[in-house]
Amino acid sequence: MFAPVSPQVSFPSLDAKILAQWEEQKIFQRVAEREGPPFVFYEGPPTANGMPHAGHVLTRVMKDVFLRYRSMCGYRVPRRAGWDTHGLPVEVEVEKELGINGRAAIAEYGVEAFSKKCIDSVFRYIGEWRKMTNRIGFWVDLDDAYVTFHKRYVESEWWALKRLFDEGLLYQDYKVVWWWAQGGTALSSGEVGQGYKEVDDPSVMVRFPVKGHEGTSFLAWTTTPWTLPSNVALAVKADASYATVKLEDETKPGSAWVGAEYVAPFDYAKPEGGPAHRVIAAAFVELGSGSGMVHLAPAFGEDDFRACKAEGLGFLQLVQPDGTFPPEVTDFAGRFCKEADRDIIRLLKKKGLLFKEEVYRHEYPFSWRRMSDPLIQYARTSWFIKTTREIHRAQENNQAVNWEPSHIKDGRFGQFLAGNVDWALSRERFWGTPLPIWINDVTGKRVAVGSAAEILEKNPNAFDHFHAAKAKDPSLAEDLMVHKPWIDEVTWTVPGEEGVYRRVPEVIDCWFDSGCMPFAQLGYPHHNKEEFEKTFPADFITEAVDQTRGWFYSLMMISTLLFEKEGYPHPFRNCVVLGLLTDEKGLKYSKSLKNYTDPLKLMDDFGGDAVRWALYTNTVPGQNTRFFEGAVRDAAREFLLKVWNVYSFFVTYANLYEKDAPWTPEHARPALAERSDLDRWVLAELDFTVRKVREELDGYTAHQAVKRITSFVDALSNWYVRRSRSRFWAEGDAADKQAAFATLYEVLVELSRLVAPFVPFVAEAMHGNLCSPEGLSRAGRLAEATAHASVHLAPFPAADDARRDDALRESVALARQLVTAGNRVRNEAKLKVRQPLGEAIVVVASDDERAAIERFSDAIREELNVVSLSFTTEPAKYVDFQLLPNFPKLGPRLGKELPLCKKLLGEADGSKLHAELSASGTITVTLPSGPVVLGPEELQVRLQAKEGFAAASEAGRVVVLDTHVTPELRKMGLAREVTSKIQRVRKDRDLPYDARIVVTWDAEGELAEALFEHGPSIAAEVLAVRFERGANANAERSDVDGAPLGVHVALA
RNA sequence: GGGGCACUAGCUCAGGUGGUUAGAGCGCACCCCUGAUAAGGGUGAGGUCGCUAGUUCGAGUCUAGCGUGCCCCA
Repeated sequence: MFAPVSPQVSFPSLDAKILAQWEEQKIFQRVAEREGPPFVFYEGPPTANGMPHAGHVLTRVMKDVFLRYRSMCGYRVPRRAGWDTHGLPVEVEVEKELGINGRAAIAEYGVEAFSKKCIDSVFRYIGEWRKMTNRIGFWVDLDDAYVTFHKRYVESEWWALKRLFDEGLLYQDYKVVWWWAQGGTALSSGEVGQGYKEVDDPSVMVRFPVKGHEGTSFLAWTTTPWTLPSNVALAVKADASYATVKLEDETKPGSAWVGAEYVAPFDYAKPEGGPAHRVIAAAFVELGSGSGMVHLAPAFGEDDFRACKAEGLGFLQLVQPDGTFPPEVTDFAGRFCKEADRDIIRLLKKKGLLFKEEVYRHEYPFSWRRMSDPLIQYARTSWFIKTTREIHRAQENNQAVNWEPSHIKDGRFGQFLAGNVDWALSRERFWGTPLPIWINDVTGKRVAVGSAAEILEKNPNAFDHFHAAKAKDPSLAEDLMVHKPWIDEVTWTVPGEEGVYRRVPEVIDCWFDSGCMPFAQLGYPHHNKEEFEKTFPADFITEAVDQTRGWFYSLMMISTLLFEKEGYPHPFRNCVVLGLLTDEKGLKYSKSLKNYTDPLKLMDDFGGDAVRWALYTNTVPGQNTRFFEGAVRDAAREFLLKVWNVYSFFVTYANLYEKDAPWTPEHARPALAERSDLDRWVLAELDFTVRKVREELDGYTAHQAVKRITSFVDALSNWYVRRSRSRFWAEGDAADKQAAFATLYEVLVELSRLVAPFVPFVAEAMHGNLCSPEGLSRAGRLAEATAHASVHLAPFPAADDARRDDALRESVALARQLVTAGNRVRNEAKLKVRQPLGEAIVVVASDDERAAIERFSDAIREELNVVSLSFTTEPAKYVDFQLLPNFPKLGPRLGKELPLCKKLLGEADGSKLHAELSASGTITVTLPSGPVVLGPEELQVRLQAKEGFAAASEAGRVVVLDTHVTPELRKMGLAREVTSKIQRVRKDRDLPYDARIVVTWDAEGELAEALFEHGPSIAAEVLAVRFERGANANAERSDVDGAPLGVHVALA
């Protein structure tokens, strides 16, 4: 027999049991090791230096559902975890922990010790991540995770960087960054965003005398007077009008001034590398504020830098990295740039160059780690990847990717590629992949290296410093060999060449790390060449939308640059872009706001499956979703419990099949053709659902698949089980009972497999009980039993043409619509379902519908509690007909005359038209252009119940109820009332389902008549072995519609 | 400032290729069932589909503009 299943279930404790079972039986390993065609998945590496939240849970369960699905479909699905370990966020965490700030402080603390601290920090929350990952049922191999700081991984990146370098794609140039002068470091945009505050800055309008136009000056506006000594150019908007006032009253377009030269306000030094002090045109010039002319200092502004570079102008940077003016700025040498603003203005005034001065209140960024330190925009030399050279290839590659949602391709991602700028790769930091470029300190010759082995060829003693350190401290990780500070000790000389090769000081952007994972996770090309070729490109990746410019970009860009011979797309074919999870107000989850519930708490309260199902049902790719506890609670209640109830119902009655003989899978299963319509219907619905779910999952739209499953479960529970209930304890028709058990069993087994990728715990629990190895082997299906130790090793349900029956599905849908309409009639007429009625009359528009309905006449009669169901021959008596054009058909044919046609049909006597249509097959409408003959397929018939009948219409069908209650019907109603009362007594006394009873009743008149007449059926219904009239002192007294009744129930 | 996405019932959300009665769940109201029972079910109310123009015989759906919100970037 099946293990008993209680309808009261605790999903969280179920999870625990299943997790233990998986662990014990090594189910994940068995799934992972199965043979089959590969389905390649790449895990986007998270950083485990913070607590995971529901957003991380979402990406994990979305990965899991497609991977489990593919496994069940027979693919071999590698599931390797990964960790992103480098980067500024890690360094900042450590700085906070150590209570230090800035580069100097880190150098003082010691780069070696600092790097070690970074490693510790990266894995600080790895325990929480593991726990969350395991708890939610995300199967991924955490023990064999790739880690971006590992030596092998770094060497793969070096290989990639060397290739880029050798192809001329890696170059050095200036980049304007937000610079924290006091800390000696650039800040990331995230950090800059945290440090804005409102301040008053001077705002000055400065005169720039025009060369060759005596007495004329350009006026330009700036809020950073300290950048004026470094002025290189002025920018105009080419198509705006510029006025020359006082002397000449004329206007010229900005373009007319382009090329004009002027005298810069200061001449401490000359810009280098090109001409300067002339007017150029730039698109970013705005007319909203200032004079329409913009002062450009390329050393201190991103736009300035780009515009001047594009014009081939020179460069001048008269502020030192520590924020002070250099000696050549004689008036202000050694002073902090921003603090000199006032004196600069004073000097301008003295020179007669100040036109106007104001105070400007705006938001300005400061160092979030010391809010008194203003940031400045500052050009630093940086290493770049020349992505712009190959961007067309990336764009072509992008076109071949299947994005879900599709608008990402030409929207967010496509637009981003279109506006591509070269990738600023280097970081002046400590904890990152070192840039593998060495420069000869005499000749300036540059060399990139692709591995540690390559270095050793140049200098066998290159890593001696590291080995010495390791000898002193054996705990030193081998991986740190390729990191700062040791890598900076690596030098070499080349025979016959003067000078020593020393590494550049920079490390690289950690996005480059994660973007290399397709090959770096395998150590390619130094290791695993074959394995790499087998797992490239990925079939599927998914992350949240914030990765568009992050991981998705770095993956694609790097792959495009390195693997130019590979056919597009690569390195991923399908990419599901998830929306962000937000709180109830629509705000992004954030650590600082603490606006989310710990996902582990939700799992502990409602179970992993509830969290998973809530995420599948409530999120759509690309769309932000408000996610809160309520959704999880609903998922448990609305879906999981419904499934569980059906399952529990089945198991309960299977175990009560016959006295001491439960129903088991060994029982004979009637052939499909021998089963009832109802059985074949539910199997047809299942088949339909299976087809659709496969389609949706193949197309990476899990949210649609989930809808299909939800509506199937609803149909199963609300129609199949409800309509079939009594078949499961029937005693008469053994064949039908067998069919019912066989059908529900088959449905539940397949359902458990169908939902397994989504709700792996509940699925496993159901499947384990329904298809237990013991049960299967007793049923003579030993092979299956061994293979299916887990639902996740079982095959995903497949379409079955034998079960398919769309006509049957339509019929039942029709019958259910009629029941809905009939229920509405009863509701409106205040006629309880308990009171039988004589007749339901159905009006339909076609004979096909009539046949379809007659097939389910029994069900409809029972649901509506009517004695007979009939089809009227005089529809006009009950309904009005209305004819409407069939718009999709007639639209193209009639065009502009369609509204008139609709109007004429509406004004005509619909019932007459309908009669004509039924008789002759056509009707004729006279339009201005002439008479038009319309056939049935060009028209739609609408029925409306006439006033005065208990009737309701539903989707073009009308149900009329005969509300006359005859004495006979009334007695039937009374009998049902009594049945209901006796059932209640059974329930109140908590009698077992199959307990037989003896009923003694006491009533007079009409009620007594009813009980004599319907006694046998009541007795059968309530499992009474005797149902007799008689007085009993202990009888329960009540009244039925005014008549007194005494009922006594005793165990037989 | 640039790019992207969204705006549909009180709430959370669905609504291929335009087709004239716009759907679901929750919540709410009324009711039923009592052999899935600390469950289950029925019916109903509730929407000028953000606004304004346009294209079209016909627009929630296409186009343009505007508004609001969010995300990414500056």
